[in-house]
Amino acid sequence: MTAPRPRRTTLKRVAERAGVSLSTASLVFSGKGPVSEETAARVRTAATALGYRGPDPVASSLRAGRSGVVAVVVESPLTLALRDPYAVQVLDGLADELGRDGLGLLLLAQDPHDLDELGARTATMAMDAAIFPFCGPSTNPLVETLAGRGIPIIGSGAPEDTRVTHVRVDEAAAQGLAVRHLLELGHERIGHITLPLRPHATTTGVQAMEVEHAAYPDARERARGFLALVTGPVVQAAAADVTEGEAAARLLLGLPEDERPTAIVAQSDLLAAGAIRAATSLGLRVPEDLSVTGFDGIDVPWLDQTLTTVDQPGAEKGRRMGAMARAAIGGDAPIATSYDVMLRRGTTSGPPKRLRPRFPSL
Amino acid sequence: MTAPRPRRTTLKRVAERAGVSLSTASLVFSGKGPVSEETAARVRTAATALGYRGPDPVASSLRAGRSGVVAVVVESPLTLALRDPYAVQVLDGLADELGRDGLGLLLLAQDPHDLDELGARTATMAMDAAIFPFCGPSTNPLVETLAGRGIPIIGSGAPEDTRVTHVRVDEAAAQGLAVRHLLELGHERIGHITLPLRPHATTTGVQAMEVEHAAYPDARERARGFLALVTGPVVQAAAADVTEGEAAARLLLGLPEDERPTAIVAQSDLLAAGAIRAATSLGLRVPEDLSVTGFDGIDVPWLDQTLTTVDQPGAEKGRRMGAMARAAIGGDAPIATSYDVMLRRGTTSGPPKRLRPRFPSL
DNA sequence: AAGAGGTGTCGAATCGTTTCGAGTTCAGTG
DNA sequence: CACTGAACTCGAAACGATTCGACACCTCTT
Repeated sequence: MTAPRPRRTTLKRVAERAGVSLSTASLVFSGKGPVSEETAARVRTAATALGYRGPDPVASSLRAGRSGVVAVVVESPLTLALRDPYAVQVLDGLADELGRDGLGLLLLAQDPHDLDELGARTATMAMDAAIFPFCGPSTNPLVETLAGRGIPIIGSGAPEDTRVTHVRVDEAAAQGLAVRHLLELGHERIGHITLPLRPHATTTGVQAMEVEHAAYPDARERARGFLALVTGPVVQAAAADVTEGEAAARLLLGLPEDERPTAIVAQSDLLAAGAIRAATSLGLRVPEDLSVTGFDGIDVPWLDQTLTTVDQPGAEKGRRMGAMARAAIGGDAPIATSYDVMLRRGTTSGPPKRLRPRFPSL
Repeated sequence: MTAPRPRRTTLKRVAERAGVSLSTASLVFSGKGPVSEETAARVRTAATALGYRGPDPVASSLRAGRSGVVAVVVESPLTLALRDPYAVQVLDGLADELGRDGLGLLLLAQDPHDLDELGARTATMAMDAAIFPFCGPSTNPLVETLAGRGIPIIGSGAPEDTRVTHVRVDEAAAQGLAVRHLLELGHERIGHITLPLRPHATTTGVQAMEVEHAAYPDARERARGFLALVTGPVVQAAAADVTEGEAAARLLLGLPEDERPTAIVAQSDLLAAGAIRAATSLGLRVPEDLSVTGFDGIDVPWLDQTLTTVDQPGAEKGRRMGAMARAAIGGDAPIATSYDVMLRRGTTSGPPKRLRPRFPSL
């Protein structure tokens, strides 16, 4: 496209100057093979004299057949995806694990409005493996491109494709933990706030049907886990943030009093935090008037409560995917694994207050 | 290190199968040079038959002398740096701008405890340019490594090095905007909460001396801007988050009543949000009892107020740095630019309430 | 003194493209 | 009919490294 940069000093020039062969010079820098200390010193002197900074990574990669880069695909604008501290945790674990092996993390943000744009770029970008670490849509055209290039693909549930090796959590069962906890506390009317079920979602009530046809498998599975245990109103949030969580909760809390849930199960901590805000602004106390559970186990420092939540260690999940990518690059056939999560009780859940007891006392 | 992947189908094989020369086949895929439609079709058929997915990016890069990758250095763990929505905004703008040109974004997280570890990796990683988009320390050993390899470096204030081309904001003047605004409202006792001035900072009061010797230039400049206009207590926050902002504000608000500031100028919106929390929990109303200003102009959806803040469009800044990297790769000598920011008034600043008027009325 | 074994060095092949300059073909012109 | 271009195709030379096998030399054994 543009003017190539002035050619760097090459190993060949260094070798010439040191009066040794190219292969010997290479041996000095790679540290493999035997080289006499004297020769090595001569080569190093020549290198510094010429300003040679070590072998060109691209040439090494070509020869080695590996680029040392792992692509991490974020299926939405970064401002959206990384607004959630949980996503950042995963990314952090990923970066750490990949870095440990000298692998680079190529961040690819996919514009949901123009999925193919990234496809074109992906086709011409060097990478040894690709990871879809976040809750994305169940199908993604990128998988085709990547798999076609023979690049191993790691995911965490999405995309749902046989060519993707997953680090999976049983999302339905995990969400069930929260529901069961509330049932045990005695709640009978429980509402549910889901993550977006599809691109361009709006904050609105949804039916079981729509859950089944959701484009995002994580949201779908969690909602299934909820619906498997209780029949209750389900509201979809337009995004995984506080604002939409608050809006969604308002819909649930706006129901007639005898239908209004005494507990809300949210699919993410940020949504739960929004629900608590909604409750507070409606004059409801948490957990006395409303119990709220989250999902992820992030730190919400501005919340005066500790969320009851399904704790999912994000950094660990990221590390796990990083390790799988590493293994896949090493030539091992990657193996799907799964993952256990736990309910962590906080201060936002408690027994329901029966305003009008069903069986009035004397 | 590990077993090389099975060699992919090469252009040569495709050319052979199509019965054309290697160079012609290359022309078909690159779209340059004239190729008859018939030949092109034959090549494409051969390609699909062999499962050829286009030229190997690494080989292309070697030939072109450019890797198409721009490194973005984050000088702290991602969980820390990306906790701030402002950083995410910058990253988003950066990703967008780089993507526009088909450039990849290589995310490098630098462990502050082991600066050199990343140095070693950086030396062997293919990249055409490097960006330090965040408020980092004023010196960084990475600059030496990168500059030595002839890689153009873009920054936003830090590291302070002649080899780094900056997109600069006059931080001192920008912070001054907030201070002046409060002075105009009539405040006389104004406190300041700074971002960390050095690695491993603790939340504690600091003297002007320590400001001058700060390791982080952004924090230093803003504090200078503050101190140039008023003499007031300065507290350093250990991190740019709500919790530390709250702790820092507590220190300021714990001063004896006649020294206690009637306004707090925070160096970031998250810190300001923390300060508001501190005020609220101490029974102070904002802005009646305490005015608070932030810095960045992020969205804080859980705050019931709109922050008065120094608005710094993050995405735009990111885009700007991306464009500079692009230009530098194109061979243009990058030019440092600077940047104007504006004060945005919100609901968190107002005139001070004089508890004990200095000149009591009759 | 011949053979074995270890060190150190080197030439050449290879990784998979892109591109330059040269060559071929063929239609159109004078 | 010879001549000029344009349209197409091709061979060969990069790009900058790594690595394999061969070779030379030296030091021990027996």
